[in-house]
Amino acid sequence: MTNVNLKHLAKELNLAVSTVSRALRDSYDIGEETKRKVMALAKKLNYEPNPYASSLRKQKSRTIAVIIPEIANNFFSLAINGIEEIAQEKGYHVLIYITHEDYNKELSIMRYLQNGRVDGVLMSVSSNTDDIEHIINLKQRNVPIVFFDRICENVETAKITTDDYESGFKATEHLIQQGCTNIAYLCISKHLSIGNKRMHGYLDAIKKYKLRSPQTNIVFGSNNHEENYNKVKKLLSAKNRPDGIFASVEKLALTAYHAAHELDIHIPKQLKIISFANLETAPLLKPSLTTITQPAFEIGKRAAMTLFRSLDKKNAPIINETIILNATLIPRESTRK
Amino acid sequence: MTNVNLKHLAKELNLAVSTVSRALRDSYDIGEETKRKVMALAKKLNYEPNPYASSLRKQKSRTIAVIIPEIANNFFSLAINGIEEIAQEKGYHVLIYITHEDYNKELSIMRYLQNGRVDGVLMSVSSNTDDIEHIINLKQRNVPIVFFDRICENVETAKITTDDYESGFKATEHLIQQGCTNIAYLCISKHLSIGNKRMHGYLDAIKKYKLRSPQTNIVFGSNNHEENYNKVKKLLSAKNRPDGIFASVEKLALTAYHAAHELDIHIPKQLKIISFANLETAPLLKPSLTTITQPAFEIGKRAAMTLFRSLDKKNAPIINETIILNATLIPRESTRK
DNA sequence: AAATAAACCGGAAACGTTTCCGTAAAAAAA
DNA sequence: TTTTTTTACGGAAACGTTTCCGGTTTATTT
Repeated sequence: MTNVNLKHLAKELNLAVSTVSRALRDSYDIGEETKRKVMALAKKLNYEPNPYASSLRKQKSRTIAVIIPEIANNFFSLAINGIEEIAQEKGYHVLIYITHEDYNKELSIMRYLQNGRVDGVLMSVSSNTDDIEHIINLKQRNVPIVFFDRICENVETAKITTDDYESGFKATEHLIQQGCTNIAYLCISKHLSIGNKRMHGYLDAIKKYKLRSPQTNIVFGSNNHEENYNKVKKLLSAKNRPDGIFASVEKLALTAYHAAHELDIHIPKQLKIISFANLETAPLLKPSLTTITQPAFEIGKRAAMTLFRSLDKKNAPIINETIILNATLIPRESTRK
Repeated sequence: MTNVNLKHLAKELNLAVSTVSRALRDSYDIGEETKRKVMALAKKLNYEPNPYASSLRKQKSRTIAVIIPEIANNFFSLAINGIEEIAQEKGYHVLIYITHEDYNKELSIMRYLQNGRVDGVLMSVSSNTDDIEHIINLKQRNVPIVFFDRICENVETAKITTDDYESGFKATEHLIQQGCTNIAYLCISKHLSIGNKRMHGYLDAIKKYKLRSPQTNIVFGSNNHEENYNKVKKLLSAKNRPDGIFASVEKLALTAYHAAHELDIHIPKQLKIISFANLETAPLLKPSLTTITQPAFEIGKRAAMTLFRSLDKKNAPIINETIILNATLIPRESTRK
């Protein structure tokens, strides 16, 4: 009923609280005999130290925070999976915060974290954060941050990401090689580094192959699904509608599928589609979807590992590095000639 | 750099720590003038109270734990989404733990939670836990538990779930009405209440329509994807292979799809498939998948709400009730006549 | 035998809050 | 004016750990 604590154990064994504490941590200057007695009673009473008392005293929480824009998304689910695996291995607890792509939520969440609640943060920034003051603030309060996927270029810390530029280039090149000459690019925000990198890859590929300038073929989506659908539908209803689509996130590929079906545009005959995606169902779609697949699980793991490397060394500063894990292009029917 | 605390503020303002504390909580017996001063300085220095000191003193953590078997699964992602939304509204923090369908992990996770780390737990049990001692233990230590989806029948607490029996019945009935006479049932564990309920619905439908006994048509999968694939393939390779499949989880529906494609069995002509699923891509599959879709987001929300209802009333005991949210059957091509 | 070292353990402070209790000054009531 | 109440604040204890600083005993060395 009432939780058992050190004082409890101490009284029962006629020992001092400090002795019990050290016995449990197997301290060198406690006798073997007492150690055994203490451990035995602790086990019997199912003693578990109060984490908050411990955190308060040690100024360490053994907890990390994961901040992500959304969770109903295969990439982030898989990343969390990787993070949680490493955290559990290291005996850390993981708090999860979802910003819902909302800058203000991101702000208030990070305020909560600034006073010792967590030892470190893994984050993927929201799509509409363009200033980084709140991030710098947190970092200055000595809570280390590691970015994954949606990184912040100008914060000095470790960043785990994929070869976005190259993948963007390859995706576009793939469409061109499959015969597309009028390729559209779909992304969700102007602010995101990954979106921009992928777009640069796209633009450079367009340039290299001397296709016509795609000014009007770039669609910036939003968080609003309806809106995105209408934009894509409009794109596909235009007179000179694209014959290829490169979607920078899987959600937009699906809206493109829906729009194409609605408009009776055949994939891949009339429209080829390639997309960044971690969809388990990509090979089962009608038609199966050509994807650029990021190693999401691995990215999560690596992010967690680099954070813990710093935490293990009593907060050694995190190296300002960018670790790039390659995405792989998996050609399927949606881009077949 | 160094974190600002109450002592800090007190010294700066020539006040006692207690005064500052009460001023910040807008206590009635602090003068308006001092309140203003304190608030102003706190804001200026970006003061954020140390959560662990507060938790220790108040014996409340404003944190809940979510324990789920896996996260790379649309149902659980959506449920977490709902949970997180309510938690954020209530100013609670959410710790996440993944058991990976491992009873022992579930055990050790729940040990961590028994000494005040969280004020309450939302959980969906692992597929291979059949004893519930660890759950009872936690409950006896005064941490309230609410189950969602994968509930534990014989723990007295609130349970949020779907109409599994009825849905199982309806799913089977739907297959029968679409012309199936030899229907197989795919599930992941013998221990899960939801699996059993769905199975009972299935069996009762079979009985009602006087189809032949489906002893050999029930496949118990596991956590091993390869293994499941082989079992399903074997099922579909048999002489009297089924003409209908009812999958109790979306993962197994996908393996059925893969197996059918591999064996060149046409869906829905030679094999109709219906499945419990929260797949966003269900309408885009080849063929589009008939699903029983649970209101995952709502389930998460309701679970969180019933937990918070208890927490708000200073740990009023949770009513032993079962809240059932209906799943909806969405017919698509995979079960077309 | 005396001095030193080693082995074991207790007391108390500290982490940063919150809250109980007490008290001085000011205001109100007598 | 005296007494009581109210207002506004300070002091200190408490939450449960961990850890610093000791201090006995016993064993070892000189």
